[in-house]
Amino acid sequence: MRFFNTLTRRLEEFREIEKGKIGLYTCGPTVYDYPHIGNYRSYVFEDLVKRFFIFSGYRVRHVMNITDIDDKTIRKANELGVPLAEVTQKFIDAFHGDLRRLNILKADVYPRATEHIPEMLSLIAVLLDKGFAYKKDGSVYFSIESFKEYGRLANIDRDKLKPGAAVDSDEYDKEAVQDFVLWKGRKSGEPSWPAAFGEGRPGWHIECSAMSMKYLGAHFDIHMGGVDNIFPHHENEIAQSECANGRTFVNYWLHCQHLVVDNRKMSKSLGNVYTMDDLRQRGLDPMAVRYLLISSHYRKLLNFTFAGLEMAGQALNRIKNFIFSLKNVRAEGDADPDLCAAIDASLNAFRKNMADDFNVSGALGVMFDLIHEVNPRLNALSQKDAANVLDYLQRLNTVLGVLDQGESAPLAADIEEKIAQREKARKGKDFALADAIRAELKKQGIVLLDTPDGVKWKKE
RNA sequence: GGCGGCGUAGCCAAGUGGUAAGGCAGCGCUCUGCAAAAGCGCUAUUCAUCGGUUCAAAUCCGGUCGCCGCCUCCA
Repeated sequence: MRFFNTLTRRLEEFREIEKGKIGLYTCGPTVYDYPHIGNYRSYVFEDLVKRFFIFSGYRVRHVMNITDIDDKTIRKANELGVPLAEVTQKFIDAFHGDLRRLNILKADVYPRATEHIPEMLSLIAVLLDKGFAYKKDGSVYFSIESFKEYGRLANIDRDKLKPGAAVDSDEYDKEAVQDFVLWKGRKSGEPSWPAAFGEGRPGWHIECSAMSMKYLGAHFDIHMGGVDNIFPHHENEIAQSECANGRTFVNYWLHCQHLVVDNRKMSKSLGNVYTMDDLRQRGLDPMAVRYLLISSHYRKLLNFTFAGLEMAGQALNRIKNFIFSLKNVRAEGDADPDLCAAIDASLNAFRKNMADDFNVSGALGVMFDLIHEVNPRLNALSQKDAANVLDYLQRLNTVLGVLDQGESAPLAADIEEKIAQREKARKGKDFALADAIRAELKKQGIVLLDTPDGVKWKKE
């Protein structure tokens, strides 16, 4: 398996630290608002990567942080005039609801910054102790000058560094990279914690170093996030962690490109920032959203449009209809060895595409090829064949996660009755009545299909 | 100003030296009481453009045009 490592800006063959196991850290949400589809492009991609590793036989330990204290969350709490924890909890709950809807596997741990203050304090103490950090006006700063590797991840020219120029906020001067804050001295209107170096609260970056270290160790395999995190967030994480521990922090950095909406950057002023709830209110299927988000390469800008969502939904329908047909296969007989071989080849091709820098488009193409190959032979399939194909799709779906499970609810007795009535009408050539019954069921979301094998139905 | 990316059919999107995957839409046909669904077939002599390297380029090199991202809050 190989993929693009931001650290080296090259495709690299993946080698885990401990055989068969992967430590994965993904930057989670700052819970000051509802996450939008752009955020979810990253989270869905991270989920895809994780699922593919699991599919490939690895045991993945996944940690996703929740930033529940920073400039933005504090600002929001003050705006609303409610306690910080109340605001953050609301958005954490919303976040988890969205994860469920998007069929994103749960992380092993969702550590919150506010619950790891002691870990951050001791990390800062180490940095002070080793001379990588300094105190100034009640705050503690990291000295970028002290770390010669600083700027490597973001590919920043060291001449643009501005050592000794400390920034207290998480906002950066674009002219030069500056020393960043590890611990912010107490300000009125902000929550604070006691510390040896003065009461205050953590800077933004320190939480990820402290929490990843706690749950994954000082050195782990993969760290992911959106491209915007490369600088300054991940650059700073590396600086903090490597200086404190005196060793490599992370082997592979994977970053997901942003998405735009109708070819324009999402922004509140353009009114094109969509949350999952916005999409749900428009009656859009979260699985179509997921399909759309994964279907183009993660290092390319994704243009999100409603037309694109429509296409994604249709593509998904093609798969679902295929599954529907397979489930209706009734013929007895043995499994066809040719089909087994075709399935096998397809599974390998799928794996090969995914293992090549997560080429989802290629992998999806492989799946549709198999569908295309089996569809014309549906009538010749045995139940065993159908089961094998269904099994194949199920396996792919453990990676793709675009087919929601457990659909077919049992038919209510009165619907069965209606179908029987309609059949009777059709036999008697009373097509007006037959069509009326069809229309009636359609209103209930039941679609009838008249096939040579009798009437079949499915939910719309 | 610094760093980086992209331009492949009506739309979405793979392919990165060996002669254009796949999905959506469209058209034709099959099936059918009708319809829906499904299936089959067709749909890029061509990969923004100009030039170069090569037996061979969408793929490599150089120029041009166009679009975009990050460097600022942000996934």
